[in-house]
Amino acid sequence: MDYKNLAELLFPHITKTPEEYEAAFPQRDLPEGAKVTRLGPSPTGFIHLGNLYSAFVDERLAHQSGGTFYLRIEDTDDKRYVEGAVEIIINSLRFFGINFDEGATMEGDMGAYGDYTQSNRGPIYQCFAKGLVAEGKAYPCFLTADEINAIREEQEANKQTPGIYGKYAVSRNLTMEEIEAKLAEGIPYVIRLKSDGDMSLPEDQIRRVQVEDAIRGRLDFPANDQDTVILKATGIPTYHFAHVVDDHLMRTTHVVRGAEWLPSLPIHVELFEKLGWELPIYCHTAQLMKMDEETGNKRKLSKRHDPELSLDYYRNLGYHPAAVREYLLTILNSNFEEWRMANPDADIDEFQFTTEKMSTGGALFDLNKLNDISKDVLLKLSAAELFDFLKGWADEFKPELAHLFEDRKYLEKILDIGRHEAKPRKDHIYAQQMVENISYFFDDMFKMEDEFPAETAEDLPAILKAYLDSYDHADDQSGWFEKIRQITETMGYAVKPKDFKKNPDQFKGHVGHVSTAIRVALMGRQQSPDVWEIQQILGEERTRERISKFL
RNA sequence: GGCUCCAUGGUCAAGCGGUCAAGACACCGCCCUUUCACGGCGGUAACCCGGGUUCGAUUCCCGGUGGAGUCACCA
Repeated sequence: MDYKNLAELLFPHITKTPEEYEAAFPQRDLPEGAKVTRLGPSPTGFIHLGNLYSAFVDERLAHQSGGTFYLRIEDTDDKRYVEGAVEIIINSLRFFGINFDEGATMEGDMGAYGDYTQSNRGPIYQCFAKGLVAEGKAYPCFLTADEINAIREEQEANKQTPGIYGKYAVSRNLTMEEIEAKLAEGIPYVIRLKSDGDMSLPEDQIRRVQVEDAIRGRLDFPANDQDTVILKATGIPTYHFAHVVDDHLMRTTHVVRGAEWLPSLPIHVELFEKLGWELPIYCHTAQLMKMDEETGNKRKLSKRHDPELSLDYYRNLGYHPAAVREYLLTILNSNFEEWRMANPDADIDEFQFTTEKMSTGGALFDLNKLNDISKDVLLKLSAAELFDFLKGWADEFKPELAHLFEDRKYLEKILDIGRHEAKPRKDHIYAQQMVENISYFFDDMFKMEDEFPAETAEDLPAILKAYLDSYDHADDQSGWFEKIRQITETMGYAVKPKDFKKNPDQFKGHVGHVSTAIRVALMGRQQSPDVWEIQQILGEERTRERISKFL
């Protein structure tokens, strides 16, 4: 068989040589140790938590080392390209603080290693596929879907590994004449890798491949023996081939991807070998898991079943991007939390991220933990930043809340309650929850959510009347509370809760009950920050109004 | 089923041959306190099993078991 002729027969339109591409995309001129990483999402426009998780690793690795992080659009499948997908991807990631140095952008490619959209790189893949064919390392395969199914059924019946390999790779043996004939007939075909692997050998003779994974350490598995498709009938490459060609030509140094790619690593290794290229450093990340309610077991998060996988889930609820970022980093690097405790105010980018500190097992997504982290993140924001964040969220998801933002000073004061004490309040977790928390500051959202305390039931009107009568908006906090004490005492309640606890028969209740009655009248709920502070923000008129309603 | 990965409390996790087996979240109790939140103190709770190697294994090796992933002209 004259492979050179075969290559020309198959790819007459490919005139460039692999060498030309090699020369066109030379080694990058980067400082020692600089890492080149990439994110390769499908253009469905759906960026999920897993993408974000992976993107963080890519971004940190590249930017921490003075390297390059680029965006490559992996659209080699037939799935429809969602309009504006690139924009969605870039914006989603930017929202979480991740920016690309190079790659696909809304205005087209940026960078010297493009094209960054795989569907535009057809000739490049075909050129290298042609090279492989010319060297007898790949071949055209004319098997139809039905024939492949028949082979699979036979293999399954014989309990053999399914696939096209060894003796099942019948197209390997086609003569030039047969190929020419099929071509002339217009029979569709794919290009398959001609694998050297042979699993039918005795076990100790099966070749094994070792790869040093930056996260997982030494990986060891049997060499690939599958004649994997590298070019589909359409001339478009499969992921495997596109990955190898692109990451080589784009001079990627570190390939960060999910553990679901581990099983196909031997294919990639063989491809790199056959092409005569150096292997990039692989970083196979752990998968984000979720507790399956039906089975009670951990399982990979799936976009079909798990809404919390969608980034929109967090944006809809109004989690602050910095909180999500902070949380992701705690599950990404086991020493991050420790570092954060030692450096509470440091910029998150000062943390030295390492692949060695990444865990290999799948982590369960923990909303509790996110909430806890979120409280601390939001505490560090100024009232103005909180306002802007909340407004940005409402503008996008809750336009009906626009009126909350009409009086900036007012809302800022509300959001800032109790945040500057020695032991600051941590009331804010995410936007939606914040709005619910502060709803009573707005008359149209005020609701009676809680009951008045039972202890004050009889005296309620009297208590509120006395409160209203003695109310002086100009009182300072201690002056204000002194008056509550007086009311408490004259109404037959204990001024000190301890006295009430000791002698419950002697009092109707204690100062806490009286305060709670006032709180409920004012806020419609039994729990809130300091009443005096709230009144100062509410203003005298509305304070009096709300109390009066119960008289 | 083959191959691969993984295995410390409910969750996330330190540990890398000798520890009373850290810490965080959650939970419970107490304290602080006019409620809640915050904060402080304390508590419940873990090395999957069986063999080796070793004076000594959570840690190293082997074998199970369990879980996960993957076996496409999808990525």
